[in-house]
Amino acid sequence: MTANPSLQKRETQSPILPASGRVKLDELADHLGLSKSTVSRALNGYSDISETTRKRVEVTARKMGYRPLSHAQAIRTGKVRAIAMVINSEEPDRHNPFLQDFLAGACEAASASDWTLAISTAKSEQDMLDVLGRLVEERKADGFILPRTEVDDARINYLRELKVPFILYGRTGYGHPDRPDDTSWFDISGETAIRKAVDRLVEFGHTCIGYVGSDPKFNYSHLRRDGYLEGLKAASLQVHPDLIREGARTREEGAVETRALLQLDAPPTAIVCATDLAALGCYAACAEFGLVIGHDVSVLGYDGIPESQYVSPGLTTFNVDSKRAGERLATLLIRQTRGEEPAKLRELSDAVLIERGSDGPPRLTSAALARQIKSFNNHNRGGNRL
Amino acid sequence: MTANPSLQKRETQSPILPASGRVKLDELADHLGLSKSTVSRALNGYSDISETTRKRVEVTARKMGYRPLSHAQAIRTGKVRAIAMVINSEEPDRHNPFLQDFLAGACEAASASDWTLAISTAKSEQDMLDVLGRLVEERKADGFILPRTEVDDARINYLRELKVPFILYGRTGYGHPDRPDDTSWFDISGETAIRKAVDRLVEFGHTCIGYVGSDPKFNYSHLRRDGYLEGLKAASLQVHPDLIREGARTREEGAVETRALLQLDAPPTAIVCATDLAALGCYAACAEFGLVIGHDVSVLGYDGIPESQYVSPGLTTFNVDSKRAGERLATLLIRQTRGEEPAKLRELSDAVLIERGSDGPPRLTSAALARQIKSFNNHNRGGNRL
DNA sequence: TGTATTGCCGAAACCGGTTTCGGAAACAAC
DNA sequence: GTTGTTTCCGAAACCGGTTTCGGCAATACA
Repeated sequence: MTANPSLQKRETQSPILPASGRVKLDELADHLGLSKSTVSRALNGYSDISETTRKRVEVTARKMGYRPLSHAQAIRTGKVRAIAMVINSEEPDRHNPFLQDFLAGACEAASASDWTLAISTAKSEQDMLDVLGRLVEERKADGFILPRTEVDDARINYLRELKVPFILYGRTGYGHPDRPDDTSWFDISGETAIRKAVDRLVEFGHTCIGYVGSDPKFNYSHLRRDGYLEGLKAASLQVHPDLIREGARTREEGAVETRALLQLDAPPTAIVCATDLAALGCYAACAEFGLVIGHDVSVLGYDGIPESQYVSPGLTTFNVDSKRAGERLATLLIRQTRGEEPAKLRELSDAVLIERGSDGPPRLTSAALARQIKSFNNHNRGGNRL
Repeated sequence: MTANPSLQKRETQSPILPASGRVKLDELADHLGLSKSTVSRALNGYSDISETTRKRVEVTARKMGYRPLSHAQAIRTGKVRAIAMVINSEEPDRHNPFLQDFLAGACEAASASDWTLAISTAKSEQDMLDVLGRLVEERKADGFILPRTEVDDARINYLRELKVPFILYGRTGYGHPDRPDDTSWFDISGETAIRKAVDRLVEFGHTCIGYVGSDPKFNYSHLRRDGYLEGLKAASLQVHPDLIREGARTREEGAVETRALLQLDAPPTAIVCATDLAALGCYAACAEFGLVIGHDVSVLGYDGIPESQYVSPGLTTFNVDSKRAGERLATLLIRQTRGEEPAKLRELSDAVLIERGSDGPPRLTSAALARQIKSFNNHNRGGNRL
């Protein structure tokens, strides 16, 4: 922190090259025989510059490789041409293999407009708000991408109050139609994917379909569960509360919920999971009961994590295009910082089904499955894991 | 791009609060009854400010919540108090579950010094250099973290020439002792980990140990293979070139190399892999030959990816602490931008062994293993997968 | 007591852009 | 031939800091 003021920094410039490495606005202006104010206005598309000089400026600017320093612009304009995202670093399911794809999408979109991406992490909900606050106070970014939106998201209220542009990766406010709805967002329609999963199972002939949901604090959890309910309704199947389990964020939690499902008097012959991680937990739990997936029990996941293709049998799941998500979020956010109406910057996309071997026609009825599970339990120490 | 100059932005300030939200240097100076130059010098630790006023300034600055705008400082100082990392987005093994941990470490270290982290992605080697060039030209960062260093790394020469501070995650220049060695780096000693793996297998009683290496363009590949060789040497085991396979970056490639190993006349009873991904490929290849891992063949990995604990049997591997890596890299880089000698900013750390079920004493001799593989092949259509 | 030195601070220039404002030239209207 | 209007551009202020330079007062030295 302590500087060294005694240090003289009189660098001897190279005597051959007159200018330093970078081309500055002054030099460009000199070269053009114009004032720097004119050049600046030309570059920024002001209407009081004639079309001919504007073109001339643009051409030689490109030719001389002039690029304005964004922080020099920022001091006057207040805009740093950067978007930021702050990631919660302490989530139980934080090992996201797609983060890199997401960042690639966001970076490419940002670069296309000559913007950059700043990223930060937070250790808790409070830390999250602190970090956001610091970032806006020091104007490190002109807008924020908010990943993993919650039903009741503190970040949203905070940034709304600060009047800082932001965009959600996901929707928010589930079940609160009165909540102000002026936010922009990009989301993948988990509800239609899960709905399709149920449709698919119904077509296979399943009539007893279980559901393992994720943490209800996240908005997507409710949407996906709704997709499940809709699927049942469309097939005129009755909703049985015991078949709906919530809160599985990790593989282990997925296993726990699956065990509960399988030990029901009428266990499901198929299980739809809100996440692939939960589905992998399903695999573990089914193995415990000697159940073979794709035959005794059908399982479907959602996310498309790499591991889903390496388990045996391969997991049928819905692929999410993280790179595109990053790309869309960044471009929409940039448009928003340029003044577009947030409520008009919304996009909903679909996950795509990847058919693998984890699902198929029911081999057993629910009753038969129950008997098999019971007899397996009796043969194996009769242990009740739950 | 086209601005709207006709737009008047004469915001009417709130009449109650005199100053805008942020506290500026002028206001702080007014409040203190000092000139802003004095306040600035006090805050930056100049020696021509008396200790008493410096303290006074610091205290009220904190009290008033003053934070300088880094881009306002940057315009004069040329330093933006940011580090950047550009990630290659098109690698075959890009799905790194630890990226988030790494970023968390780097962010925390940066935040601790009030720095920020910019990230960017590149699609090819040339794009990488272009992106780096843009970033330095626009001074988006004061220094760079270079992940995944290669033996012959174009980024290094490029940034060295530009005289921009950078730090390597990994070492470089393997086998080129003449190469200039003025870089700073942080690395995990893969060579000692692999060496330990071999030691461990030798202690188990293995005498025929194979090795599946990674892409030789990366520096770590050579180091890990050296660790393997050292281990053999220490145990007075002969090096057999056939037992050394290179170039496996993905799970599939790991399987390919393992098949080649297992079809040798004298197949290894244990296989050390340079990466967990290759080791998982080992699992697949062994399964094809009806070999049970941990008994018929021992397998060790390196990286500690989450999946390694969920395969059956669990993979014995070496855990890398990515968060700490990010943290160390960021702090070392910041120190370097403050003038410390790069060659003195180097740290080597160790991966930690996680013992699971994939290794143990050899159940079979190499010859017996060969016979078993051959008979298995004959019983299963005699197919030769290679 | 006079002078040189030191300690401490303020005025002003500066960084690289953007934006305001005013004015000259060209054009239109009378 | 004046008198407005436009059109287009330059001069200068400005953004929020940092750094240079000079000067005043207090101290040290002769």
